[in-house]
Amino acid sequence: MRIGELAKRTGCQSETVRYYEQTGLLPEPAREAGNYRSYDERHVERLSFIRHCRSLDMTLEEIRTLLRFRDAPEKNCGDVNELLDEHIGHVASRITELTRLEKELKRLRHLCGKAQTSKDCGILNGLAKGTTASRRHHSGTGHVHRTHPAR
Amino acid sequence: MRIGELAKRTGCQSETVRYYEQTGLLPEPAREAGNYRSYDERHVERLSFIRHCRSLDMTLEEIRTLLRFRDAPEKNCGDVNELLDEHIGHVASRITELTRLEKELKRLRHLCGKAQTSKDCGILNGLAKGTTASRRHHSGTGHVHRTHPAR
DNA sequence: GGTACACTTTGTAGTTACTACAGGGTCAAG
DNA sequence: CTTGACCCTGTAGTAACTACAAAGTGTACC
Repeated sequence: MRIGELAKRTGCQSETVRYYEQTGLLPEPAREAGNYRSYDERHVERLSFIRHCRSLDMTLEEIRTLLRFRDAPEKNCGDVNELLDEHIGHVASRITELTRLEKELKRLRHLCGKAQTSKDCGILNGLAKGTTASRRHHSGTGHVHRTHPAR
Repeated sequence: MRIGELAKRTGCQSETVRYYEQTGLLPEPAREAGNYRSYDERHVERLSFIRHCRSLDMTLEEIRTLLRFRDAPEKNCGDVNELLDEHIGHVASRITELTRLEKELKRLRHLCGKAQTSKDCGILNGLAKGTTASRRHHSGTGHVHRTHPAR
């Protein structure tokens, strides 16, 4: 199987596959005649694992750690539990934070019901006052992203 | 006031201030004798506005748009309402998504109660099966970030 | 054989919102 | 006149990709 098929079967792009290879998440595959990368089912499985972890919002670093355990089946997996617990904590605290944001945003939104001139807009004026709810961007709990994705 | 004081008063770093100037969010300030940037209260206010928006997880692009309205007080602010509504939508859908993640992560976590060998770890095995709950990373709704912040 | 087309290769640059230097300059105090 | 705290410009790094550019490969059709 060439890179395009692998990508399609795992729901990502060829570039992403090569990127994972570069950063050591995927092993360098064999090459066929024309220098094309040649993959088999084991690659599909590993890449699926990675993509599944990504869909759970883990970082590549976390995934790297998990893969090390997968690659050493006799090792004790206690740290896996720990990693997951931490990750769950990060997600939970991000939810808390976003919920707070949502409330504040809705409050702001009610300050301007209808279109009018900017200088009288309750939203713009509301934003000018420093509510400063969260002085630091992230409460420092962990590694949970903001609201806007990479596109 | 020099850049350090401005930064302190708005809760960010001097580098961030200069970055905002570069990208056009803050106007180029006057310079004092030794080529130091010289700020006044209007800068404090504008920067506070920006930081407040950032604390609400808006992108610099969104903030730029809001600032354009602030800078044109006679213009109609209807688009401000729209921007905010959209942003609220993004935050809301991110919360939904993270809540789903949290559930799945907790389910996974229960698959391995205690430390054991990796090959028997329910978590690692659970991650290998492609649940593929969300084929695309973000459901495409908007611009809401993942779980891990910029550190 | 020619050529159109889809796919692949490597490598590099761009994205967001900063942060972290390096290698200098300015200024007041001691 | 040196020490220290601050400031200057400019560049590179971060995460996890995405998007090219410029070239090679493989197959189908005429």
